[in-house]
Amino acid sequence: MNDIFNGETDATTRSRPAFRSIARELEQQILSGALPVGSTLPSETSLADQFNVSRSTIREAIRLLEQTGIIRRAEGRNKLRITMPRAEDIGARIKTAFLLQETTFEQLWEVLTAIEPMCAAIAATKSSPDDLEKIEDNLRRTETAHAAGDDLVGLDVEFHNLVAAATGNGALQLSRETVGELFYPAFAQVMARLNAGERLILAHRKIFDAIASGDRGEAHSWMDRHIGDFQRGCDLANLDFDAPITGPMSEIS
Amino acid sequence: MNDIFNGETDATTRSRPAFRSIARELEQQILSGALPVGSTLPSETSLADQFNVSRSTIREAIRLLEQTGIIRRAEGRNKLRITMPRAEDIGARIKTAFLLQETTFEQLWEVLTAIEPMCAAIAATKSSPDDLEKIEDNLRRTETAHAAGDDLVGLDVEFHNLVAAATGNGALQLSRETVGELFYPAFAQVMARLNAGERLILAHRKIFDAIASGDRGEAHSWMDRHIGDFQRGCDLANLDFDAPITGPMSEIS
DNA sequence: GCTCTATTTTTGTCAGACAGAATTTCTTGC
DNA sequence: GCAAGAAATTCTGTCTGACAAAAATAGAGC
Repeated sequence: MNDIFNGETDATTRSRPAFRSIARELEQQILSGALPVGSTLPSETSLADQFNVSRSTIREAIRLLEQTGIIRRAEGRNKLRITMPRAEDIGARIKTAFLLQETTFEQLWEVLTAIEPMCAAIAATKSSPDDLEKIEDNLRRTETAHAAGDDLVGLDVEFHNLVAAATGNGALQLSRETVGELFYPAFAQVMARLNAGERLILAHRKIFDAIASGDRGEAHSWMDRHIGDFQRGCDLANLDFDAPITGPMSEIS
Repeated sequence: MNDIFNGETDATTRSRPAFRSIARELEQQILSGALPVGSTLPSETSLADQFNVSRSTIREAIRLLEQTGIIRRAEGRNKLRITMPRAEDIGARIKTAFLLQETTFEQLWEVLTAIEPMCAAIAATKSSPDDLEKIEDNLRRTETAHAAGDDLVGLDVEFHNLVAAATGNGALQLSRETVGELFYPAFAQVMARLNAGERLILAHRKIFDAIASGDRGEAHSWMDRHIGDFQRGCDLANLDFDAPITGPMSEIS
């Protein structure tokens, strides 16, 4: 018998509900590699058997694990696969936290004022040719979209994500991705309202050039000015810099 | 009847399992304020009744929500309360992601090199007397602990968290907390190995003074130097700056 | 070997049950 | 009238057993 109940055998007097203990135990097995990433979880019945509990209890444990992102169902409604939690999984939660905290644009802006210039600087020293090519492609598509009068929001977010990716620093990317996703849409809107698409593109181009030529200082300083444009843009467009961000949010499924 | 099933009434041919739809619906109600933060969730039976499903289904939905951090049980095993997900909730997940990504100390250091000086600078302009008092108290305790030869790890992490808190910027705090929690223990160890407790305390003191006197530039620059000490310390102590971080992790309970 | 059907698993859901903890209601003594 | 204690009620955690539909597997036939 599988004793994960700290010796407390009575189902109702245990300090921790069984479904929680089981979720924890399964989590450990996954993180320790006993249940390797990519494999499928045993069926509910066999897990129930293995842990000596009923299927309902197992199911509740699985729901907990599911929401952590370490297990996920493959396409359709078949078996559960063990996976590595993805950035979007945790991004959704950070977003929720931001929204519930009534985060303002100014606060996001402060974060990005710190992070983005550093990203550009690091990218200037560490970017690969492949990274550069992706950024340049983004630049070209942005120019095309602007010429066609299209929306630049998505491309703007992408540009900054690509610069961050070029640093090769996963922690940096994780730290800024959510903030950027919430911030840049507002940024691009401000720029659109000011008819400052040209200016946005120029800044992106300058940042790219600096990164491509490996000039840390220039990359840092252009990105700094670029982010600074948002504050100035808010003033010019008479927008409330202190307004809390809004947006749809869901962490389920 | 509460139709959350997109018009698909047949329980088994629905595109999305009921427990998932219900979790989503409850999430919306919470985020929209229909179920206000601080209130308690209705009992499982009444939810089952309300959604026209069985209690098991409701329970599975609750497990999903529970893991997102927007509901949590108050002390003991009584009702579930609607809460605001706090930093620790998502911190665990970010930590897991960092660990699975084999994040190195250098990467964390890069993040903090960007964020921490900005935190200090903002704190210099926005900190309240209460914030300052807390930081000063931390300083005193750090000095006492150092004089007694105690471990400074916890106090170091706390110092930087307090500085971040003094910015009044929740997004900034959220962005740096996890990184700091993983990084500063290593920092403090390096300093301890180098017998550089004095230096750590001096830096903290200088940063505090700058913040207290509202000197943005000084605060920024002292924090910058302080963080820079880690890199130098690694060199001096002959530690591997590129080593991936390690640590225990669990997201359950 | 390969496709198409039949059988077995597996998941999602339900109804009903029960013990023990928590909560509420009701007594009863002051 | 109110507080302490007892009784009734609710609620959670867990289990059993059941069933339909989807998916996986085994067979059968070509």
